[in-house]
Parts: sequence; C-alpha cells; structure tokens
Amino acid sequence: MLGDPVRRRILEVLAHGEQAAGTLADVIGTDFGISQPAVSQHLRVLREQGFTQVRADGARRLYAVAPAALREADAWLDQFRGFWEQRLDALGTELARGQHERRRRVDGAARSDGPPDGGQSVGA
Amino acid sequence: MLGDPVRRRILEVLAHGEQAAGTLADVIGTDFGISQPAVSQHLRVLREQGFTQVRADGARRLYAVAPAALREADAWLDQFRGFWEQRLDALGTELARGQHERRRRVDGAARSDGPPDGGQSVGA
DNA sequence: TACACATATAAGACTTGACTTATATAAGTG
DNA sequence: CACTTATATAAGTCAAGTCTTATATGTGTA
Repeated sequence: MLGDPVRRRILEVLAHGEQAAGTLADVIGTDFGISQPAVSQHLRVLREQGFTQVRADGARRLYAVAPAALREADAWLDQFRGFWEQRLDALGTELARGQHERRRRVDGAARSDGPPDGGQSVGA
Repeated sequence: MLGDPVRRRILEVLAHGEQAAGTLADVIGTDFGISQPAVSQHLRVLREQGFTQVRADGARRLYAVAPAALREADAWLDQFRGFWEQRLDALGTELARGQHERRRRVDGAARSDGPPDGGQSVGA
C-alpha cells in the first residue's frame, strides 16, 4: 500500500493541507511523469483504504489526510519501539562512558548483503 | 514492502527475539501455507531492505529485527501525528489520553514543497 | 440547452511480485 | 568421504498492480 512512492508522496503533500484532485494530478503527475487517471486511481486506493477523506466543492474533490489507517501503522510499529529504544540506550551508555574502546563486532558470521540503504521503504 | 502480510508477520515473530530461518520457515510457512523457499525469499527482502539482520550459528541463520528501517517508517509517520492528535482532541481528550501519552519525537525527515494553500500545522 | 471543466471509470498492455519445484552451497555427523 | 540438515538461489508460472488511452459522469456557466 504505502510501499508505493506515488501514494506516499500524495500523503506528504496532503500533510500540508487539503488539496483538489486536479492539483494533485498536476503536482504528482509532473513529479512522477504519470497521467491524470493514474493519479486518480491512486487517490481511489488511498480513499478506499481509509488514508484520505474527500469532500466535494462544486465540481472539485478536495482530499485530506484521514489518519485512522496511518494510526494503525503507528500502532503496529509500537511493537518495535523497544528495539530502537534499547539500541539508543546502549548507544547512550557507550557515549556516557566516553567512547574510547570502540569495539568492533567481529562475529565470524557472514553479514549477508544489502546495505540498509537510505532508500524509502515505508509502507504497508 | 510491509504491505505484505507474510513479511509483517515475520517481523512480529522476530519482535519476540531472534529466530532461525528454519523455524521461521516452519511457523510462517504453516501459517500461510507457503514453502521454505517462499519464506526464504521474504527473508531476503527484509534483509536487503534493512529490516532484519542475520548472524550465522553453524549452518543456521539467526534473524533479528534491525530497527533502522522501521524507525524510518516511524519518522515518516511523524508528519501525520498532528492530524490524529487534532482529531482525538475533537473527540474528547480524555478518551485519547491513555493511548498516546508515551509518544516521543524522534527526528523529522519531512520534505516540504507545499502547495500554495495555507496548510495546517503538522508534526507536533 | 449546450459546452467546458473537473474528476472518475473502463479496458487493455505491460510490469512487478509472490509463489512453485528443482537444485546449489555450506556446515554438521558418522 | 558420503550423507544429512539448513538455507539460499534459479527459473518459470500466474496473479496483482500500475500504467495508458478513451470515455463517462457530474458541475458550473453562457
């Protein structure tokens, strides 16, 4: 769902306030080089999955963020907060001790490929 | 990415502690009725996207949650927290209070190229 | 009413993704 | 070394997703 960069971008734009479908079609369409129907289809998915809500303004359709579904994602992430807090705590402790012994992890284990890579990977 | 229920489930299992690939193949494979290679392929994706880390234990591969990528998702969701806080306020703060009092700011990765529209304030 | 604008839907081509079975690689065991 | 266990990769199939163009629907306006 939110694995799609177009849909993530749409939500980012909507994070600044509601927007007409046409504006989104322009902005997003230009950004990604896709057509008005393509954007409209993404809007439909976001709408049907509860990520956005729409209201009519004359012939226009104004889209806005509807946080319910996003909160679900947030709630899911809760399960993992322990992990990074733990990790941050460990880091904090290390820093507090004055990070002299910068011990490198030398487990004989083969770290498999794939760098964590800065790329976007948010998503449902 | 995390739109895939198999991958979400794998992470949920790993949230309880590291697990061998084989155990995951059994558990997840049974849960979803898919084969060992299928699970292995999901593990590869999770690994390559930085959601898990692996270490070798003899012939086994022990997978564990690697929170970096998940934190990225969390940071992304930050953009929208303003929306649901606002909405919960509208519904009555009391009910909401218990739910999100533990929330902490981590770090914003927001983009901004907002539309000319006067936006709402986000991400607080 | 007629026409133009704003947006959605339809239908089909093309791409991506998630499986399958078969097999390769690497480590443990006798 | 031969055999088994543990896991990954390869190759192919099929479904799902994402586009495209064409067109329908609904609204504002002369």
